[in-house]
Amino acid sequence: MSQQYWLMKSEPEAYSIDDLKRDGKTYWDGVRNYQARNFMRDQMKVGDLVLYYHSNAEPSGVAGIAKICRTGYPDFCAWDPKDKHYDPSSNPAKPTWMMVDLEFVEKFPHFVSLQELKANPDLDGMLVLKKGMRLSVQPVEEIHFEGVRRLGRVRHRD
DNA sequence: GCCAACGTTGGC
DNA sequence: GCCAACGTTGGC
Repeated sequence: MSQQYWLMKSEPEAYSIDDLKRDGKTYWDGVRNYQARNFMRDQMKVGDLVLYYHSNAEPSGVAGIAKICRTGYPDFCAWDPKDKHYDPSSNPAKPTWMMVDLEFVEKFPHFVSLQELKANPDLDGMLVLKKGMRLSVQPVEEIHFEGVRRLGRVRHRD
């Protein structure tokens, strides 16, 4: 399969792009939505590029780029009763939830806010801009990925 | 903090 | 299988 593109959301207070930059890589635990899980389990490939989206932030928007460095495997955090995302229905023999590993690629010199995404006609139809779209892991079309990257790499003068 | 839009749960 | 109640997400 050719290069694929994704958008993954994280609340920066929980884990921001700066945290990923510091760590270099991380495992993407805590996804508890079947559609999002299926993308991680069935479709993500090593090398796929990811728009790193800060949600519930001021402002929300795309902060940079990461890439997939390990394909889907069981989210072992679901088995830990002390974990915030503990799910007793999941266990090592029959894991309900999956995760992938992400590697830091770049932090944009220019943070691309949601407002800016919405204002750019090239990005019309992007899933993340759809009303009521809450999926934390979603596919992105190549043309949209490139459009966002272009915006992020431009240094704006204020 | 509010609340609209979703997804999940559970009674029937 | 329906659907009301509930919990969560996430923009504002």
